[in-house]
Amino acid sequence: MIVSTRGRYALRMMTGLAGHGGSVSLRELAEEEEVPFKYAEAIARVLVKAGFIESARGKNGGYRLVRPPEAYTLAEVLRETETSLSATDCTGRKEAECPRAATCPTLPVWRALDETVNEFLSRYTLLDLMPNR
Amino acid sequence: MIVSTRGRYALRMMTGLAGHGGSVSLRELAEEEEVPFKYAEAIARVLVKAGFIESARGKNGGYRLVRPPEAYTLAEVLRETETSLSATDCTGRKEAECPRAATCPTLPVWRALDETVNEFLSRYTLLDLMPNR
DNA sequence: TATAATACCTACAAAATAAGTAGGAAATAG
DNA sequence: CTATTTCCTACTTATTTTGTAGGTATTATA
Repeated sequence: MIVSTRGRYALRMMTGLAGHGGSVSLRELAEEEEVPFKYAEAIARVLVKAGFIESARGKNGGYRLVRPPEAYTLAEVLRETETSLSATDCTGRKEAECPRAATCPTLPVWRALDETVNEFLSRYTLLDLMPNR
Repeated sequence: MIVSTRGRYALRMMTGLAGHGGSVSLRELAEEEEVPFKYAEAIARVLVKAGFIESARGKNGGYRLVRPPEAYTLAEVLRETETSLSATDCTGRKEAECPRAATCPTLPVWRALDETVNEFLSRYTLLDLMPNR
């Protein structure tokens, strides 16, 4: 599977933020988007580190989207939130490990598949995931 | 990840069979292709059931490919050997479970991604995975 | 017909990954 | 000062994938 629960939660949280104009508390956002609060915290942290969202601490704090929703591709969001977006371990986490790599006739196919998926996911933005349009 | 160890083993086993002209014992094939023997047994069974390979029992028995290698697409082999070839659970194993499905704005994207991957994997055959060509 | 080699089958075990939780520390508006 | 909020570390649980054990059924051939 390419896109797991975690990545889909991330996308939901970001489109959720896009729906609100300004700052939203995670408590509220997680509730709205039906993402387990504590899991949402972990995901939010990643999104902040990636520079996708900004946070304000303390009372009346919360998160907000940095860019307009059409300026985030699914590819870039998922690259940060998924463990790996590669089609196989051969081109992902275990790329370095495989002793067959040098001569493997299948490896170029996986690379091309990765490229195909990446192009696909780069053609969609958060705006495409917003309801009512 | 789309293609796991299991699916890759299956492809290796089939190209291995294609390399030999006739019947090969699993012991030999598994050794050549560096697939754990007992795991190879399980995979072979699936390939037989799918009609991709044929078996002969008893002494001097073994497996052989039914069609010429160019007549198997990666898509059809992987559909039988991978748990799911879908991009997400939303379009795979848990498709029926999701209460959001009817209105989910993201679902069409996952369906289109599945289609893209399927088309890609349908453009390659076992012949493309054979060494020395 | 006995034997050795082989495919076939069921059930289990181990390893890896993904999903989710607990419990607090640090910051900030009011 | 207090309530609310983000931030952080560590842990637990669930699920999936990978692999193994131990045998039964079949068949060529000596």
